[in-house]
Amino acid sequence: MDTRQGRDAVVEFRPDCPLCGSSPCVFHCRDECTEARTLRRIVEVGRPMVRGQYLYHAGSPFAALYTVRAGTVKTCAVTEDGEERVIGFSFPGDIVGLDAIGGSTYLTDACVLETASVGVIPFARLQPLLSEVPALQHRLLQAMSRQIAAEHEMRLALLKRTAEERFAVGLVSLSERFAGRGLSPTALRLAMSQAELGSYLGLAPETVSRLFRRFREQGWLDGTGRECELLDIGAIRAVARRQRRVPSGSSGDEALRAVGAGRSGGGS
Amino acid sequence: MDTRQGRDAVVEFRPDCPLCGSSPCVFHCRDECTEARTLRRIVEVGRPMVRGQYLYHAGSPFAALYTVRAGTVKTCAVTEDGEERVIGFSFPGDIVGLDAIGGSTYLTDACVLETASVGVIPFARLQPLLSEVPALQHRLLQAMSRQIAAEHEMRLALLKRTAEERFAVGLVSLSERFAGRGLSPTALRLAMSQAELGSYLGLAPETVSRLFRRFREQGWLDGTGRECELLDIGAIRAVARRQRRVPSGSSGDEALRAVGAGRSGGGS
DNA sequence: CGATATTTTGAGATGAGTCAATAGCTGTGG
DNA sequence: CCACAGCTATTGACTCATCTCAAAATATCG
Repeated sequence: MDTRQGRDAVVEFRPDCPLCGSSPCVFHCRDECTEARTLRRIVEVGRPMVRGQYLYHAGSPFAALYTVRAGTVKTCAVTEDGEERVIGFSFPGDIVGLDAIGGSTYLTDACVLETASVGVIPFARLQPLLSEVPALQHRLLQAMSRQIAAEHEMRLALLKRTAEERFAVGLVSLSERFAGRGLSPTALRLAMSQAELGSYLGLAPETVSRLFRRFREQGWLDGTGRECELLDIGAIRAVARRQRRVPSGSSGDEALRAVGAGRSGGGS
Repeated sequence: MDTRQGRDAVVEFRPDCPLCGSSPCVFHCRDECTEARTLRRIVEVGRPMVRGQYLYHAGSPFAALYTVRAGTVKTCAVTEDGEERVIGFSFPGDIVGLDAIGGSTYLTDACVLETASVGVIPFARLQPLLSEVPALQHRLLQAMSRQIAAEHEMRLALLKRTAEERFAVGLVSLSERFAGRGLSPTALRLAMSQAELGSYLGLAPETVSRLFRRFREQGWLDGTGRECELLDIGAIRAVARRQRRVPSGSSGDEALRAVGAGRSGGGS
């Protein structure tokens, strides 16, 4: 359904944010706040994009930011040797393209993973509004800052950790992002393949598969990727935090070693 | 030297940017542009800070951004198990604390590695100026965007690569950052220990030491950390890009093995 | 000139990548 | 409705790069 009604009208009035289609968007506000009203003047929402379509490609001139209103988008880069590396996943409420503001071109590809509704924010039009509407400026700054912080956290989590820990970090991260959007933090519907998740986490696809199995055997989750239910998120979180202190007692126990922790209850 | 002259005056007029003490600062401009003049009203430069002093700690309330005018600052976090993980290094011209804007507290520690001159930008005072002076706002957005981009690039570089590649990436990155500040891209004076560099790159200190030796044996660099001269930055860059060029000539099994798989020992 | 921190070097264990082959899905078209 | 193709996931075997532990050597600092 094409929602366009004119040059910029674009969006119907709905209780949820017309800019992002969901609640936790940077630009969201429950009421008709100034920044949303302002922004709505320039955001354009096109028809849904389907899996495999690109919002933009690396190298193409930077023109707009994008809000994900529905669906899933991945950003990725292709290395010299032709491998694709996933840089991040974007869910409803996320802004895509923030890393391009500082330059003249996009630095990554942005590719739809799961049928997505996307809002286009022409940056040239956004910029003057930022000065006029301080609240809008503040929102953008916050969004960017938070992305930097998230980036730091992710790097910390991924660097120098075991595959198991990275995987746990990935699951927890996804769970929390879903939760922040009002979705279930335990019943994950993942739009990405195991290979893509692995690429994001720096793991070989085979390793991801093995980890799914291991975690399943531990009773920590059920399903296998696509549909994934986190049964003991406390345990997973504990692994992610590397809090696997071996319960004192007979150390060297085979079973404990297999578990890698011997955790069971929710984490502290 | 205390450069304070009053509540906010703070800085002498010098050809180089009084805000950052060097050229490539986001807020720098060669002439007396509006944004610098504006910013100068609120930036406070204190006396130099020495190694080990902290600009801020993780958890303390966010109040200001910092510009590094001289010296080196590292940002780091301490994991639950007490290990310190280096998140980044900041050199003259860099802004520190951008990841805290989105929250109410700092998320990392910021610690002086090498006697540093630091400018304090109270965020509450900066914010209104951003709307008044669009150019200033633009600079800040660019700085943040670039940081996100750099973060992405670093993650790409570090994730799923060999220790050798990570190390090379680290060296190249440092070299380029120095070069961007008008310093020699080959004669590196590193303020961080091998352990810190390793922490940043996700490598064990021992591994860093071994890599220094390996690279030295290759004739790619000289020195050992602290003072480090890059002799063949092309080769290092090639390793960083995973493009290790085959030494033309004997394309025998040795060479191929070295190219395709791990290192052997000898080389060009 | 001691005391502490950093760096070097060695030896050994192992986690995770790679290769390879199988099994399971998903969508398409006959 | 079934067969097929292509993709995704699973599983096993093997290898090796890197971590860990341990100890010596060197540098740095007061």
